[in-house]
Amino acid sequence: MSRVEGKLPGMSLRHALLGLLVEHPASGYDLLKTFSTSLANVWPATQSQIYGELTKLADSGLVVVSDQGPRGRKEYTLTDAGLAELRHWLAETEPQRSTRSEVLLRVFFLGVLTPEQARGYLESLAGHATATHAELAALHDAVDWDDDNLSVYGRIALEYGLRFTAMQQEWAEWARTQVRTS
Amino acid sequence: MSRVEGKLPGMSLRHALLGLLVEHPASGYDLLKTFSTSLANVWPATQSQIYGELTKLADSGLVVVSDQGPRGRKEYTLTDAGLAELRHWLAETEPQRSTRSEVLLRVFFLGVLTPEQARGYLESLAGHATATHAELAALHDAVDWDDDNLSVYGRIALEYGLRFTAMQQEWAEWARTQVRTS
DNA sequence: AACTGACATTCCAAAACTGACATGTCGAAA
DNA sequence: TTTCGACATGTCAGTTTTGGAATGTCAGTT
Repeated sequence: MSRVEGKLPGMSLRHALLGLLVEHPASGYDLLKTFSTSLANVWPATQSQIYGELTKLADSGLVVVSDQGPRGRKEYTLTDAGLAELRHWLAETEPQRSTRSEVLLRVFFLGVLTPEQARGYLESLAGHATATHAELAALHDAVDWDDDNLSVYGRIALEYGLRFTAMQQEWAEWARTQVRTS
Repeated sequence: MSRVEGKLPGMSLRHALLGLLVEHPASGYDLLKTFSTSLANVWPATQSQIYGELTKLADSGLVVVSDQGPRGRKEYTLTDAGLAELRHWLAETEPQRSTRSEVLLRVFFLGVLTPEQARGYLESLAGHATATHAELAALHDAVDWDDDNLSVYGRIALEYGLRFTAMQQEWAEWARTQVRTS
C-alpha cells in the first residue's frame, strides 16, 4: 500500500524562493526586492513572509546559508535537495488554476449601483489596464533579451501580462457599452 | 487633521455574501452552492468560511435571520445597513487589483526543466484553457439572458471568462513555439 | 561629528483560509 | 421499514497571509 503524499497547498512562496535561488545566491533583502519588482504582479509577498520562509527552507535543508555579509546579511544558496524539490513541484504537481479576482467579483454586483457609477467603475478598470499595459511595454523595450533561460521565460511571462492587460482593457470598454445609459 | 479610515483588506467574502443576498433571501447551504458553481472561478469559498461569515454578518446587523426552515435551515435576508455597506464597498473603496497566479509563477522557473517538459506544461495549460472556454461557451448558450441587472452583469462577467480563456490558450500555444526544441 | 538613507533582519498580533470532523434531519425509493 | 442521498449547520486546529513594530549597521554627505 503506497502512502500518498499529502497535498500541501500554498507552497508557492516556498517554490518561488527556490526558483529565484537557482540563478545565484541571494539574501532575504535581495529576494524581497525581486518580489516587489519582477514578481509583484505574479506572486506578491511581504518581508515577514520571505524571511520566515527562508528560515524554514534552511531548517529543512533546501537552502543553506552560504555566506554572511556586512549587516548581518545572510546569503542563501540552493542545495541539491532544493533543486530536486523545485523540479518535483514543476513537473509532478498540478498548479492551482483558480485565482480569485476582486475586480470581477465586483462586476457581479454592479447592479446595485446606478448605471453612471457602474460605467465609472468599468472606465476606471480600462484606464488601469491601459496604464499597466504601457508599463509592461516600456519594460519589454528596456530589457535586452538574449536567449538564455531567464530571457526566454521572462519574455513569455511578460507577453502574458501584455496580452492580459490588452484583453482587460478591451473587455472593460466593451462592458461599458453594455450598461444602459441612465 | 482628517483621520483616514483604515484599509481593511480581504473583506471580499463578506461583500460577496451581501451581494448574493440582494436578489433574494438564502440559507448558508444555498449560498454554498452558489459559491461552488457561479462564483467558483471568481471567489472560491469553503463551507466553514461561509457559515462563519454569515454568523458575523448577522452579529453586526448587515443581515438578519428572516426565517427558519425544516432542518435547522436559517434563511438570511439583507438589511438596509447591509445594502448600504455593499454600496459603500462598491462605490467608495478601491479593488485589490493584483492577483496571484501560480500558473504564471511556474512559467518563470520552467528553465530548470527540460524543453520537452516545459513544452508539456504549456501544452497542458492550453488544453485546460480550451476546455474551460468550451464550458463557459456552453453555459453562455444554456442561459437565457434577459435584460435585468443579473443578466446584464452576469453576461459581462461571463464574457470576461470567455475572453480570458481564449487569450490564455493563444498565449500558451505561442509560448510553446518559443521554447527551443531539445 | 552628526545626520540620513539604504541595507538587513527578527518578531508578533490579527485576520483569513483550509480541510477536516461532528452532528443531525428529511424525503424517496427499495 | 430500512437505507441512502441530499439537505443543513457547527466547530476547530493548523497554516497562510497581512501589516507593522522594533532593532540595528553601514556608507556617504553635510
